[in-house]
Amino acid sequence: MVIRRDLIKGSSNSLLLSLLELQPMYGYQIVKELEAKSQGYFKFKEGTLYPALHRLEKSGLITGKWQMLPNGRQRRYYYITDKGQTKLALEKSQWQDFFTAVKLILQPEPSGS
Amino acid sequence: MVIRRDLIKGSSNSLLLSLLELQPMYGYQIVKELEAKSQGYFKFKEGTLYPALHRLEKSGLITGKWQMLPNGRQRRYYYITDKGQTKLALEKSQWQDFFTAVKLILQPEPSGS
DNA sequence: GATTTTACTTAGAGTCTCTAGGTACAATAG
DNA sequence: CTATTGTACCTAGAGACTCTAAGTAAAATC
Repeated sequence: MVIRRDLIKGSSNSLLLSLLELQPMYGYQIVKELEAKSQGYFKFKEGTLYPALHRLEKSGLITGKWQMLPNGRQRRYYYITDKGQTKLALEKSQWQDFFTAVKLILQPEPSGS
Repeated sequence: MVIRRDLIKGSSNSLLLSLLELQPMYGYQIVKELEAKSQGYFKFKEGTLYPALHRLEKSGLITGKWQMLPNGRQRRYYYITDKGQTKLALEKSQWQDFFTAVKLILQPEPSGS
């Protein structure tokens, strides 16, 4: 079992990949979707989101494409790559391990019964 | 519901408080206990643990007391304070919220059934 | 016409974890 | 008896991530 302590601070990567697995999205949309899907819990700030997207793209986990809107404006849509899919699957299982470990500490089983 | 994004990177506080809730411990012992209880998952480095303990003490969540061993050496035992107990209860419920939110994103329910 | 919302970007501060080093003594191995 | 391993604590500095805050720009709503 590979242990990734950085899961703790790096949850954003998994969350973003997981969203983009469902469909390509652009930054602003991602913020709204994350908030809606998490029932208001996650409210990504721009200063968190955009750098995170740029990191993911640089790592080859997602690809961004500018798309022209009818009104002439541009949006940058992000697509998950094959590499990103693989990475996401790995991170999901690592999240499971992390959850399990935290629960072992925070909710210890009563030793006797 | 108070949302604490820093839970993500700040899991150590909850873990430490949770351990000390069971019994007072000293630093070295905490490392070993955390590893044992989490079945090998958490292996705190000294550079993480001791600064964390000092932060907790400074915040009044734990109290450290030097204790003399029969052989003349000293250990610093940490005790959770009332303030720490209160804080821990809060953090546990915040963890629940966080878990729930992450799961909503990483394991979305199929919309139709 | 003014405000809010959409949409992207970046610099800098703050926080946390880890690496790596230091100190010191006890216990065990060879 | 000496070398290594384990116990036990501490800290400086690098690296990574999130947030605040600011800038740019245009559409939509009031």
